[in-house]
Amino acid sequence: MPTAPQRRLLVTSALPYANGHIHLGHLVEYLQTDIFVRFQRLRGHQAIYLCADDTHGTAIMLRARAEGRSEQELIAAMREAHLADFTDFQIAFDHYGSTDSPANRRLCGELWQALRERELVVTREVQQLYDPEAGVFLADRFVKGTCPKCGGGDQYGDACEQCGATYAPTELVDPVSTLSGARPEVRSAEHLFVTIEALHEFLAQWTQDSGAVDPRIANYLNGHFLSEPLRDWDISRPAPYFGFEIPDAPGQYWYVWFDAPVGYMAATEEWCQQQGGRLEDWWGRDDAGNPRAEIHHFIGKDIVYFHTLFWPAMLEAAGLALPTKVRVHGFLTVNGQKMSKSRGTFILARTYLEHLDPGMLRYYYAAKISGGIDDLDLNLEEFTAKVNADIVGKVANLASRTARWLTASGLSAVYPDDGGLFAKAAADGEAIAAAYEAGDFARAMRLVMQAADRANAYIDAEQPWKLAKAGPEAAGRLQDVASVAVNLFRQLAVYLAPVLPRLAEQAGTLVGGPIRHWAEATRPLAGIPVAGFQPLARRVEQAQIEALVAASRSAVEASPPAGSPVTHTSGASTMDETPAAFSSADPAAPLEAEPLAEECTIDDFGKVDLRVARIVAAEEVPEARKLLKLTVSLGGDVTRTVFAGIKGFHDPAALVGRLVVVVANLAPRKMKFGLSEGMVVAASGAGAEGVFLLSPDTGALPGMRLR
RNA sequence: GGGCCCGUAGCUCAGUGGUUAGAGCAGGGGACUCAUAAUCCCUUGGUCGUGUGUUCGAAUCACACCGGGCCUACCA
Repeated sequence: MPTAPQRRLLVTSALPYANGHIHLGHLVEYLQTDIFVRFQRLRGHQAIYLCADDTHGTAIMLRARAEGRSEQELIAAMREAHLADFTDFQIAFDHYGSTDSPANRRLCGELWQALRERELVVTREVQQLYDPEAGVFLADRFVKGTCPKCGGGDQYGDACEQCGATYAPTELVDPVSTLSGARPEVRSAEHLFVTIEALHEFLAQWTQDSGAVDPRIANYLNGHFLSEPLRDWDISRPAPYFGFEIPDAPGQYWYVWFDAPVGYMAATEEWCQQQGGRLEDWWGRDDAGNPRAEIHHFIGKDIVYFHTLFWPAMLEAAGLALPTKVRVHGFLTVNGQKMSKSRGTFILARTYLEHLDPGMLRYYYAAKISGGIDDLDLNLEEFTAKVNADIVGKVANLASRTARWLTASGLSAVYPDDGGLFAKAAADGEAIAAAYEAGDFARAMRLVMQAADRANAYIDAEQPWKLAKAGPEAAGRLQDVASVAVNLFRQLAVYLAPVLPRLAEQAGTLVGGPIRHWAEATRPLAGIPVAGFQPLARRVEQAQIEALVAASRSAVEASPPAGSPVTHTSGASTMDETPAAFSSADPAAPLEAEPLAEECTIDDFGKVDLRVARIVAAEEVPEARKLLKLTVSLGGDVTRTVFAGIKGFHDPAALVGRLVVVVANLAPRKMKFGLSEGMVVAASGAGAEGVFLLSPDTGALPGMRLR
């Protein structure tokens, strides 16, 4: 067999954000990257798989504050959780770093220096709304006000959802900071920009012609960005910001999207320190200007822009190697819909592991991933049927139904005539490998399953169970048939090893020792012992799926979403912090004064029927010290009388017409001044005078239930 | 509004110019009993979204339309 020259591949997955746990959407990316890397190694190439936690940015800062601990404590805990999830899914990183590392800080500095030397950095004043109470500049999404075009209320700072108009936040009428409620003022702030337009020609050429970018993606970039001058990239954020301070711009921090991709390099450097070699061997260019290694980035479609424009621009400016391939995938849907907490389809990696075998998901994803950017649907019914039929019924069954006849005798001394079955599957090996290489794992799995079908048909035709009963004169024939079956099984295990490393191990234990190379699928084994058969995989039962969905509902309810302003609901990859998000320094006092209540279940919560209601009448109760008498409408002609303890904080006349939230199924209570038929929900607590009524967003109608 | 992708058997999809369009699952019938209600054989089922065109020949190419999805809407 001709030996292909050994390739050197550096492979990455996007860095998961340290703001949340790994879920099945993330795993679409990490599993396919892991499969790709394992495949390359099995083919005899050197492939290193690098990743890291993405730790910087506003969301981390806010969450750490909300949880009353330092950013470092938060990201250390999240890193541990991430690594445990990845490890248990058999995702084998060669190194897993952190963007909050000395190596990353140093490398950011070097890239920054390169940008400076090529005079690609400019400073500009930016007019922005500033929250004087919270002491921060406000990103568009942290400002609300009245649309300057149509007069619609309660609109964000960048666009009106009612009339579709877009505008600058400074144009908003009656703007309000969503952080503090204060009225923002217009201030100037100094920001640093990278003038990537200077690299326009390079980027146009690279995205269109290098082969690194899928033509469809290249076309998208061409239409959206490269058809006109590239805008300067706002690369800095003023304090307060959790990140690296820019060395030559005190008080300014690198925006998280600057230091995140550099994390790929930092992880490489740390790996080199442990394993040997130099960073330049992976990220450098040789004397002819060609990369010294292949670089493959696996990313979700949401972060194409950063990996195909900014990141190559940075690398080019620094004279570093450019990505060989940016492999873009879609998001995960479950049962055809976006993952949903209420449906129990927002499934955390950990929750899955508590109910099911990680190999089953690895196989299912592999069978569905065809290298395109379309979303991948996890249909739970199909999942059950497919993994049971393919892995258990076809592949594992091959060994399960024949291996025991070889425990005493071992494999036949010479590989028997199998009608060309082994040779056929061996010949398919290159087509399977080509499919893996192209990222079309679905095609690879189809080819493997065809081979499994042929193998099972062979066993049925040979009827070894009859030979087993036929007595000693049939023993040789039985050994031959079983030897063929076990060899065909091991051959499939080789092809499936990138997807199912555990199955490959078990196959090696059963016969022939560890599977180390793809070429083992071309040589049948003979004359060696066969170990006692151990079950390889358990069927997925409907009850397990139901338990997983039920647990996902409660797991989400139990985890405190408060203080985690960024949630990656459907994205398979992260690294996407809300651009230009700023925070206020929220005090800890309210939470400290009243710690969280005991955990409750979704069922507990479901007993409380919260409804939107409109206040149709409000009047003073002269004798009462704290109470106002409210009449609220739940829609139609359903009204309730509610006594609310908000006297002194709210003017009754101003309340009329306002939407509030009421507990609609609270048992009526006789009070001194009458019967109260519900309760208006309001916030109050330490650190603030007052009682704050809750209001729904525009569009809510009386009678709508809160969940 | 613009861009891109998709629409093939009940479901998931393969097939991208050439003989009567395929697979898996599901359905029906049978076989087998070694195996985790596993396996094997046979079988039902499709005017390949619609229309027009190019061609000796179209699921496959072009155009239009219908339906679904993703991205984008002067933001990165």
